[in-house]
Amino acid sequence: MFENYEIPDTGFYLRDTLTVSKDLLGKFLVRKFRSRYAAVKIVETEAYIGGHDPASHAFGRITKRNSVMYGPAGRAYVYFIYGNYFCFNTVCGKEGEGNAVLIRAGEPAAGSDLMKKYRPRPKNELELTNGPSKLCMALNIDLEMNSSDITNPENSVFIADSRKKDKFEIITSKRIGLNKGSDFPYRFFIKDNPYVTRHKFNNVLL
DNA sequence: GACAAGATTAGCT
DNA sequence: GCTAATCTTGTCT
Repeated sequence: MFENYEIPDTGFYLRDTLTVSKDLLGKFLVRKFRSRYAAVKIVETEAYIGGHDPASHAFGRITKRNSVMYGPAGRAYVYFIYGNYFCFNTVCGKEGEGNAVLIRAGEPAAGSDLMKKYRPRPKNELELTNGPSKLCMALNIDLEMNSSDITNPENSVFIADSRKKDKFEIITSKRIGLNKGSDFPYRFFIKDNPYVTRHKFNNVLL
């Protein structure tokens, strides 16, 4: 079904990272399995900027883990955290800058039976994809997809955009789960979408 | 080598 | 709301 969708090209990701974060809302994160797709509509994102942003993995020097963030835009940056979980990001901006957008939550759009296979027995429907690592479990995303090109619909993970655009309001807030750099208003989500992670910051309009 | 911290989640109070 | 689980990564020695 996603063959006929628009696929944002590298130019989409080359722009300002905060702009890309907002523009990713409403688009689809698609996971291609052998002959089927699973996909979520992106409803919540966070921007991480290289250099001046102490919360970013690219705050310091280039290391083995963060090197993908410094590479070309339009790639996936997947990392492993807390001994259990994966998070999925899209690399943005010019090569060498070290910018990325974390996909924090999604709304199931296709293949939810497949997602339930990879993430069995969620407490309820929302629990399937309402968190950065829940999303990765449901779509079976792991380090194998690190650095893969998400502008190529032949690959096992890519971003797609419906030709029919939904209208929605975007809310900006502080980012979640950080100790350092938590003051930056770099989190964006679709207003009133039930899959957005619940948090006290959701009521803070910036 | 050793050690502390981490862009989270699940489970319990 | 609070906290343990769990292990990779980066930094320091």
